Amino acid sequence: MNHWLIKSEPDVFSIHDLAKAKKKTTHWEGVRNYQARNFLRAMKKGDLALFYHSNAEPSAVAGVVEVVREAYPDESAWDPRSDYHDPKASNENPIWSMVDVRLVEIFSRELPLDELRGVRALADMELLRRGSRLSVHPVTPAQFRTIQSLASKRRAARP
DNA sequence: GCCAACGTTGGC
DNA sequence: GCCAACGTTGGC
Repeated sequence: MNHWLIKSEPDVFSIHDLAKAKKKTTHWEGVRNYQARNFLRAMKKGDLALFYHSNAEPSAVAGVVEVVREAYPDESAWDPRSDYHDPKASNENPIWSMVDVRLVEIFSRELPLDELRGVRALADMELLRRGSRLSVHPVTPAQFRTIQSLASKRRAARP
């Protein structure tokens, strides 16, 4: 099983919106970057992903979701009314993909970026790389476990 | 709102 | 294929 991190701006779609969705499941539509799309296509049913709130106060990892449907065409790409419309995409040539994800867990406390930056075990995380913008990317099993255990603990005192 | 760091586009 | 101009992401 692989582990991932997916970003969403909570003003657009938050983990709480996901909790309110039918079957706590949503189409992860709107990815319009080839590298991120290729990671979506590599996702397998049962993979787990961290749900990250970007452009938020504060930006933070908010919980965990599970891939429940593997990549299929993102039809918002050829819908002219969609915010994610791409004139180059069509039914015959979808270009963009999406997966379905279902809520697994909302962390009892969010893990803000500045806290994650202080964790040695996460030093190599793509999310923490300077200038990182990739909205879908893999995380290692060790990084995933570290995040989960941080979320279940109180914030450690600063040394 | 600013701006650094990218990714994309298009002229050549 | 190069690269300048432009657009976007996302932290701050």
